[in-house]
Amino acid sequence: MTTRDPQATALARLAALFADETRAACLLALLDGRAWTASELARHAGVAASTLSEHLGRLVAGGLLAEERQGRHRYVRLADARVAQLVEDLAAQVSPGAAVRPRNLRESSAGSAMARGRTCYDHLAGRLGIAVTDALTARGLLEQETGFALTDAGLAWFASAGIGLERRGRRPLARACLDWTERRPHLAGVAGAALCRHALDTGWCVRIGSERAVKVTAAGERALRDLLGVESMELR
DNA sequence: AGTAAGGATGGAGACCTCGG
DNA sequence: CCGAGGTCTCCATCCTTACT
Repeated sequence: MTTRDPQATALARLAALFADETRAACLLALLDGRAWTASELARHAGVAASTLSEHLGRLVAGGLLAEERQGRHRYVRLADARVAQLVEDLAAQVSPGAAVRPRNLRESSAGSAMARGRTCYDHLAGRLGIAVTDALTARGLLEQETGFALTDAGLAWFASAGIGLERRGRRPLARACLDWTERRPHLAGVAGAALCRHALDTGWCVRIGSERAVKVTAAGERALRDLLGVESMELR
């Protein structure tokens, strides 16, 4: 009888949670940062509600999801930003070229909308996220050379733009998150989340349907051009 | 809307047999 | 002895049904 490495056992159990298409579909859906009901996720994953209930139980028990019950509804969301980062990092390992090809025009349109702009848990991603990250860097507001960090000018810019940077726990102020469509890092962390929240609250961008895709509004194009010098063509 | 129980199904691994 | 192929068993996943 050989003794097992506890760390290997824990890693295998964590990996097993990801190693199911239904659970993976749920985790990817929950990357939008919102709380979903069990029935919404069941429809999304294409399985029966009872089947999804079992999967949710495992994901909650495994610490990947947090649940909240309201009346007869069971809302679930990703447990925290670290789980979101893990899911996004794993998704980034899947080459876009190896991804399933769109089966029809609708899927193709949805895919291009996601590539154009989307939320990645609680921050902006896709070409929109990259354009904002590049603009912040070009203006000396974000430092990428030594790992993502806001410069003093960057802190001042967020303050002047009225975007509050509330530190919670040990979450870094700025962090790089690998973008799975652009294959480049975009801004995440407290600053990335605050910027995304501000963009949605002020109507710079709006969500498209029930997916994670977001669309920059005319007001958003003006704001991004005036504040960061982002040209609208960079967002298309 | 959500959960629990029970049964069906399919994949993976273990085991066995047989031929070269 | 070794590899191929067949069979069996276990387990994860899914569904239907009944129930809260």
